[in-house]
Amino acid sequence: MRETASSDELLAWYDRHAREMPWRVSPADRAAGITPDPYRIWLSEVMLQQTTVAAVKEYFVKFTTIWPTVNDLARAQDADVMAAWAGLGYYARARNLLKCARVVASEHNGIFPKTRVGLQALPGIGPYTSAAIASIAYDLPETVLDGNVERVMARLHAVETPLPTAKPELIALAEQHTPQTRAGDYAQAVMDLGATICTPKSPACGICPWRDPCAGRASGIAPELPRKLPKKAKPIRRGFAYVLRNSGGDWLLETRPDKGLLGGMLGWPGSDWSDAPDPAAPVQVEWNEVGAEVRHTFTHFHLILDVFCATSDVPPARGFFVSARDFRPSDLPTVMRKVHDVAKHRFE
DNA sequence: AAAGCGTGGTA
DNA sequence: TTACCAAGCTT
Repeated sequence: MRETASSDELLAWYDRHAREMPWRVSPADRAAGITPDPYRIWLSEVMLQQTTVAAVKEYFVKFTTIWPTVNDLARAQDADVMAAWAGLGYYARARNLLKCARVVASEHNGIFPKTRVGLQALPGIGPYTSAAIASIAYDLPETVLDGNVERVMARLHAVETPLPTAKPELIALAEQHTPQTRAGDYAQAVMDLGATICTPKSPACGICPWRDPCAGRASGIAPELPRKLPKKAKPIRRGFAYVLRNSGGDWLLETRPDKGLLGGMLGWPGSDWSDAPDPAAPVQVEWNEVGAEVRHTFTHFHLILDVFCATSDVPPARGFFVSARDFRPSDLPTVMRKVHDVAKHRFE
């Protein structure tokens, strides 16, 4: 085992193995003077928060096709952006995305701030994303610390302190490795390493560019790192969902409150989600129980929904009707799309 | 500062 | 089926 891991050998590995991504400028193009578009880097980094590259790709292409610049996005309707984000999850990101675009357009002349501090003052941009944009888009020597970097650093230095306690320690280590030049390529290189070689389970240490200096590999504990505090069990909650159509075939939907779970998203009227939900039907009609329950797991609880449907022209107490022509199940968050999936046959 | 906040893939 | 996991941020 050698004493140090150098950014140079990781960059050399990245030059050979960098993966293609729609928002990424290849090391070769960057060397040729092509610089990344900060708007596209920002958009991709927000989408990538707690989300896999595979899931993000199609959404990134969709967003950049509809809204090619931050000024275009700033002018978009809220409902259009939320519908376009549907299915990607963590919907506060979409609300903050639009807020951020509008601040950049109106207060920064459509140009993203060129410092980490300036970036982090914007909605939805935290410690990770500010460092990612600063380094990748502007080539500033800022250090990213995401789940990949945490894992790589914990293994490289055999840090046995469990997360999240270990975080400050891992930041300090990560900063020591960040080079003054090519910081953006370096940031992407560490994350690629974590995604493809230094993986959570069964890391491919044999082909790792940092295998020699890796203390975790030397002591044989690399696959067990980083250690983490145990997680809480998810409780089961229940609820009711109501799918109503009028005689014209329009669907009754509502926009959920801006805060909280699925905030700002379309959904079917329904009960609260709890141990003992209040049925809370949106209108007094003869409801038909669909029979098939909808099961869905959120970050912190399991949900079981009992789905009812009806056709009626009695005016509902809440919600609004969307014509069959305008209704697209893909505009709904996944749990609501599942409700539609089990209910739609009842209207055929 | 601990908890809330989605989803789909994988073992 | 269940549990874990992924380029985190906000309050």
